[in-house]
Amino acid sequence: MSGAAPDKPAPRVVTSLDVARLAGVSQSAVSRAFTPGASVSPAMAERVRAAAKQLGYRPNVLARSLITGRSRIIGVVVSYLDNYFYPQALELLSKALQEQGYHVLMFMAGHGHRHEGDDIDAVLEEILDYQVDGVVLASVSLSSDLAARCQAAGAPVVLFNRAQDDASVSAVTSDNFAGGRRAADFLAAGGHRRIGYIAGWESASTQRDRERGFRAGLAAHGLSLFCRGVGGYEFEAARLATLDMFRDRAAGDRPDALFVANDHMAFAVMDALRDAFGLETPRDVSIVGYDDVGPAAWGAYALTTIRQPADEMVAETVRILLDRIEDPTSAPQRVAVDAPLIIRKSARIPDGWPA
Amino acid sequence: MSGAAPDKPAPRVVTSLDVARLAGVSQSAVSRAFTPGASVSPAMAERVRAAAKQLGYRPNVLARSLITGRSRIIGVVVSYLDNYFYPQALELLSKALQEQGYHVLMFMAGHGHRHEGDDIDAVLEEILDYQVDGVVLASVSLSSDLAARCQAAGAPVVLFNRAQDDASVSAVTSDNFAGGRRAADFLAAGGHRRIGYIAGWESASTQRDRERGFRAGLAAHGLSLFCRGVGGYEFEAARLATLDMFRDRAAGDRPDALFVANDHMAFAVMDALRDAFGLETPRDVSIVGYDDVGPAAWGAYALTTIRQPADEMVAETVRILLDRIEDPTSAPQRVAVDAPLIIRKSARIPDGWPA
DNA sequence: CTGAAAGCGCTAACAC
DNA sequence: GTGTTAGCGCTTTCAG
Repeated sequence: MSGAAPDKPAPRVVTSLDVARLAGVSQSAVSRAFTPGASVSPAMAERVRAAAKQLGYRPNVLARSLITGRSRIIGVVVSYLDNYFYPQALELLSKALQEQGYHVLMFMAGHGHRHEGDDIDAVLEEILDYQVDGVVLASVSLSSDLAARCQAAGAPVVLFNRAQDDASVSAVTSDNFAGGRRAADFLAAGGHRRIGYIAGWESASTQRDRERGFRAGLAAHGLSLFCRGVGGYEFEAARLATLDMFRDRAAGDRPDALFVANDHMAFAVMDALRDAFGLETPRDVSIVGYDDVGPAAWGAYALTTIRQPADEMVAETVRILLDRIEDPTSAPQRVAVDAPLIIRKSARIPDGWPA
Repeated sequence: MSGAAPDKPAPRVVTSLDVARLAGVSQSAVSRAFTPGASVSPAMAERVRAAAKQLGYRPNVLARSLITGRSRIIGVVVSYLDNYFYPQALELLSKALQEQGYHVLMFMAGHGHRHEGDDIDAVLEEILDYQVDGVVLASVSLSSDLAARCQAAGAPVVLFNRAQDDASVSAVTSDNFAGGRRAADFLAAGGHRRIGYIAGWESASTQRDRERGFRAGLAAHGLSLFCRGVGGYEFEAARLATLDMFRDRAAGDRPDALFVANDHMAFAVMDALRDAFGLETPRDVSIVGYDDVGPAAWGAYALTTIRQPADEMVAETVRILLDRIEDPTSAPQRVAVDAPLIIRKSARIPDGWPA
């Protein structure tokens, strides 16, 4: 109520010492009152909390990290937020981690596969600078000495949706081989005989495993790949690959079914087929995708696809991560969750399916 | 080469003191060598960097934050990663911030508008605990006392894609009023006379402004809203609203055009129209959306829409944020970037457009 | 330009 | 159960 001009309140932070003084207790008491499961009497705890509330005090997580050695930060590196599998995974991951009292520090690895190797090095260093308690690499591989560096820094790593030969690093994927095989079974059972494949990024383990599984499935039905294009997991490249594939062939020599290595590309394929050649699914061509992202269920595509259960994959990721944070000596784990076939309308349904 | 069993190397971190000792200099020297623009002789800098490299030393960002008072962390809260405008914005934001030496700490606010208010309180406290240098709230409003708390904590806030009367907080949006008006102009010029609207979440400023602009535009052409449904910015709700809207009317009394408050809902509307009523765009109904997310450009939808330029919005957000971090006394800013009409195929194109 | 000393806000022994 | 003391890894006065 004084007429004095209000000075800028000097945004000084409220420290635990301030609270201690107000409550007339020691600084440690304050610390204990904010540490779950510490030795404090209910009376003391109450007294401290009251003073803290009055001052608007909250512990400084960074200062705490400095002494405890755990930041409760998980570094997450992602690269393709335009493939809708990743936003979904990111959302689930962030939520699950939040529930465990951890938070996600985001790092975008540069787009484009070409520079992935260079990129991830620099990005990983930055991550480590934040003393993260763990790292999840979504759709990114890493050199084994980098993995070692993380280990040395005390940060367990888990690869999400990418496998790697190096058994010293944890990885969670869907069962890409089984998924690919499942697609082949479905297409073969549907009576298709000229079955093509649109590949993802050739260096990705997901691409390799899906294709191997698919080919194995075809072989089991006495078939082999009729044709193959490469979309590199990118929309535009997939569109182009489709154009090439169908333009190069006489109408009677075109594939009657296509397995596309992920949904994101499958949409491009369906668009290209319809817009450039007037071909509809499943009337003219059957299409099966991989992922089951949101738009796959939208009416305009109604894409039959192999589902990667993002929720299960995230749950496994979190489980592995927290395991290894609590017990750094625990062994790396690799899990591949089951990838079921989701039948919609883009592929002909075999008579009497399931057999 | 010794036969001794390798002890577990005790993941002790390399500190600046270790580097100092190896280089035979003081700890301050090490600090200066890693501080851009500090007073160090080139010789000293080189010497320190060599020692650091040898030891694999990197400064501990958290320890640095404790003393400098700046964490170089920006807290970002998002809630709807299934509306593809947000993943895109998040990707751009994260990249832009990374380039400026900042990093994004992600917070998911619970889904569902109902609890938004409760949620954001708790989430914001957590954010502040990390001593973030700034906060961006994507599609989330906040009470003015919360805004004050952030201010007091020295963390400037910017609202992304949400405006608020409280002028003490910065906000960046697209020009939703002008955008809505633009949609009306296009539809009216296209000769439509029974023009409906599918609303977003009623409490959102974006919803209100888009609708006001749209109504103003219709009025300018001597028209008024023919009918109105509410989709709450959600896919399923939009589908239901569309079903209701068209089922309730005789075929001759149905709208001949619809402005849908965002693309995400527009896809649901188009699906419902086609699948439930056999109605095609633009033959039977014209549809205009808002956002211009990825799938709007996909062949199956080819959605005519009002584009929210995510890149510009993010650039403004970063600019405002960094301005206010560097000069906390600078005034809050509100910017609305222009939202152009993107013409594709879902709405009839007026003869001789642009007029 | 460089070093010594102090301390950011907090928790972890250790006594009591 | 509570207070005292030391110190996490770093930057920053302040002398020289």
